[in-house]
Amino acid sequence: MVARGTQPSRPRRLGRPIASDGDERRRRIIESARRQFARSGFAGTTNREIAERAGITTGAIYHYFRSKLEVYLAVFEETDRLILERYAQVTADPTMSFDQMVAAILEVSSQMNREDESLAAFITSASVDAHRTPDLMASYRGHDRQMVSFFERLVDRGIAEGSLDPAMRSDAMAAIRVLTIGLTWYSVRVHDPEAHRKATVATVAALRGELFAPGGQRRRRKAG
Amino acid sequence: MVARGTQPSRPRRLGRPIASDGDERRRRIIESARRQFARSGFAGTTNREIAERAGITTGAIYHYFRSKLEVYLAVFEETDRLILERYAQVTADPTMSFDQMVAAILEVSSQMNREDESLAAFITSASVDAHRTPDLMASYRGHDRQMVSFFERLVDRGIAEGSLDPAMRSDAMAAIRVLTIGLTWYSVRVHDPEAHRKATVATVAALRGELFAPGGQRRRRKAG
Amino acid sequence: MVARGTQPSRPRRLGRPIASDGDERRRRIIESARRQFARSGFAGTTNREIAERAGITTGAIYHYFRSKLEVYLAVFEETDRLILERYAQVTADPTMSFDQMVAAILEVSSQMNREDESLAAFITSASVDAHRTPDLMASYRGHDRQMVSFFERLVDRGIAEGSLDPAMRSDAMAAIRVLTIGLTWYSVRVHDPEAHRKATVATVAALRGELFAPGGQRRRRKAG
Amino acid sequence: MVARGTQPSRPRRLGRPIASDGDERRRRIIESARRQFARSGFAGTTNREIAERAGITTGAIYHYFRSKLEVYLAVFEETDRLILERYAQVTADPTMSFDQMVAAILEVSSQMNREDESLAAFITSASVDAHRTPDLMASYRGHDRQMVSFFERLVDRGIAEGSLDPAMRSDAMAAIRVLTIGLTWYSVRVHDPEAHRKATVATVAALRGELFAPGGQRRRRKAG
DNA sequence: AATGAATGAGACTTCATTCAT
DNA sequence: CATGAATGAAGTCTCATTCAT
Repeated sequence: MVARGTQPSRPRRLGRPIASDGDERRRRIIESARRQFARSGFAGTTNREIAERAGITTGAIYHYFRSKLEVYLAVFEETDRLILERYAQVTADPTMSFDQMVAAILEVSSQMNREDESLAAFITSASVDAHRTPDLMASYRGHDRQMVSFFERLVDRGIAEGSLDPAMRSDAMAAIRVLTIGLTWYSVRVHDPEAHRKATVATVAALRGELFAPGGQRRRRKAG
Repeated sequence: MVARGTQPSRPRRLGRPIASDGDERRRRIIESARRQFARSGFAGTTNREIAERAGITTGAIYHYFRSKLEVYLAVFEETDRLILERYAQVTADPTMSFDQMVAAILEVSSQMNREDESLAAFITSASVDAHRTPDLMASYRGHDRQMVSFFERLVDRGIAEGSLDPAMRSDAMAAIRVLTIGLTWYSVRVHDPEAHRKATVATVAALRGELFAPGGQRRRRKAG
Repeated sequence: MVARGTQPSRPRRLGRPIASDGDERRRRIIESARRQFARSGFAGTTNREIAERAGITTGAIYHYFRSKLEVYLAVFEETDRLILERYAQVTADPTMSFDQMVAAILEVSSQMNREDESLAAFITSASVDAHRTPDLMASYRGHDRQMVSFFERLVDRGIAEGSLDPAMRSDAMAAIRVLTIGLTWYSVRVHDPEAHRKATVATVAALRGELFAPGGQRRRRKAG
Repeated sequence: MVARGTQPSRPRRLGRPIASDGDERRRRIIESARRQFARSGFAGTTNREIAERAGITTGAIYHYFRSKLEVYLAVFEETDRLILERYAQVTADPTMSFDQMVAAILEVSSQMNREDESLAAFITSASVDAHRTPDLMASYRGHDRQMVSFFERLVDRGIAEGSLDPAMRSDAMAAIRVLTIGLTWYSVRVHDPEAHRKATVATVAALRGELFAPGGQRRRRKAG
């Protein structure tokens, strides 16, 4: 016997809720699931956790998705889309230099992380879960392939404009991947936007030879 | 079933036996568990899987460990110890320069990965599981702290010998962590020792400003 | 979608309309349900399956029936009525002999099965479900009682006309029930109208002693 | 806090029970499952019901079988074997006539039914479930095929000894199947061994033409 | 020391039913 | 009238853990 109508916390009764929008609910589930998957992984996340965060019962999830796996895939798809859209946006200007683009990407990554920390956390989480749960691998590979091809275009742009040595193409690719992976993980682990930003800046500086170049002599970009 | 490391036929040497049967079993469980935890995570690994790989039954695990959690912690402890010992070994020589030390660490990381790929895989896996299973966090923090303090000593050594700008200390720390995390993950994912080695070289070069420094002109270390 | 029995273009006849829209829906649900119950049983049939076959949603079922159980009972009632009506029809002629009646019943059973195989399938299915789901038992017993009393009248007619030995009344009843049950099941299982017809003929022949009494020479009971 | 040691009804504690024999338990599960499957069908039987009857918990079932389906298949296999063994036994004597064999089979069927009514009930139940649950079909077909081939050998024996007209082989097969199916179902439904026995006798008499051929005067096939 | 039978909690999933729209 | 969102109970199955042997 639950009091009804007054307590806003848990008064839901049987049947259709008073104001319910299918799309809205679906989105709520995805968002709730992303948080939980990011934190606890695929196996570690229970339907109850997802449902509770979304304000429904476990059964209702199955009204929108056929299985927990499908929820995960939906989260993946959306997260993937969100990130790549953002990357595409900030590199859309054709007059940008390679350097500017790299900086823009790192900047927007950092910014997205501040806006919604579950994005980066989910991606890193997914990279682990994909290796643990075969059914997730295909989705992950798709995401990975898109990321790689995005960076390929970026590097090729750098080569075209003379910023990169064509002989170093594969080296540049590897380095970029290592550093983006590293930065993403760093951001997830330290869990502190400011630290992430500083690490980003430091990494960019290092890439410019301003950090580890030996001999005590520091390089300056466009040094006068 | 199979004795490893020492010939079983050879008569026991004096002193404490190298490994009592119990110790041997325990180690087998830990090794089996590391592989499985690395692949499937803490929640995703079952006691049966661990037991089967170790050639025993689930009940026997409880003779050596009080719970699955304790198995995990034991794995962590040992893996942590193994890695840090190795790092300490290759940087023990007091005449090494900062550059040489960094190179030695990356080299030995790569080497360990070739010897037993479950080491890096477990560490990356653990960094996720720690955030997923609160009971694991303490152990993970301990490992992390040791790593950080190891790198601090390294950076301070670089500052002392003039290879690093003291003002850049925290930046350098951040960059090194980003780099090592990125490389570890890269190695686990690409799963190919040669690619890992190339990526290591490329990343080091990038951090020296030899890859992405703008203006088309490449810097050389010790340029004449 | 498809009007049945009467042309929809024909103007309404006087009196009660043949089928209001509601009635039509109700009948559609019953028909859909009979197919599904026949195939999957009471427990194995879901409301969604019934609804989908009937071209509506699950909620709509509850406008016509109070529960899944009531749908089942309605199906039962209708099926029962259909079969008994048909039996009554073909045995209505008072000049038929007992032998002719038995033949007519077997023939019309076979024919109904060809027209709508879900009828026999439902009846056999129901005989199982009744024993599985107590709430269905009452309905089933009703149907069974009607069948028994129909056969009783039939046998009594046979006795009256001298075709059956009065001392064998209960034996004849039992044999008839065994054979009708057997034939119905056989028809459902072999799922082939021609085979069913042949089995019917063979069974009738057997009952006449034409099959298992060898050598053309008939055995006599208490042959003296 | 359950009292232990004294109440024999439900005192089971965690861990291995005091006296436990794997084979025994397995057999108990199968027997319990047969009863329940016979009564409630595959879908209608819950693991809890099986477990409770067998005196264990649901989880323990999975120590012996991988799934509910496998329990069902094991039950089927055993039941099938039991029945066919019994049929083979009572028809093993090479000097028996066809008539004697048929009588022996019907007699032993009736007898088995008295010994354990779940046997016939399970078989009839299975014939329905096989059509409802595709995974059960293969097993059922196997059983059916064995039954058919058993009856084929029987009929061929009847032909060889001149008791059956070779031209009527398929008719005789059909009639025998109809008869056995009918008797089995009748026995399950009336649930009364004596009634079953009487029905058996009556049906056999009917097949000999002793029931429905009126006037004591037998019809002749191709009567001159 | 080790086995393997067993428990019990909890996971995912299905489904009859209810109800606002 | 009908839809479809939602609940809640129940079902199958898994698994860490316990314990007699």
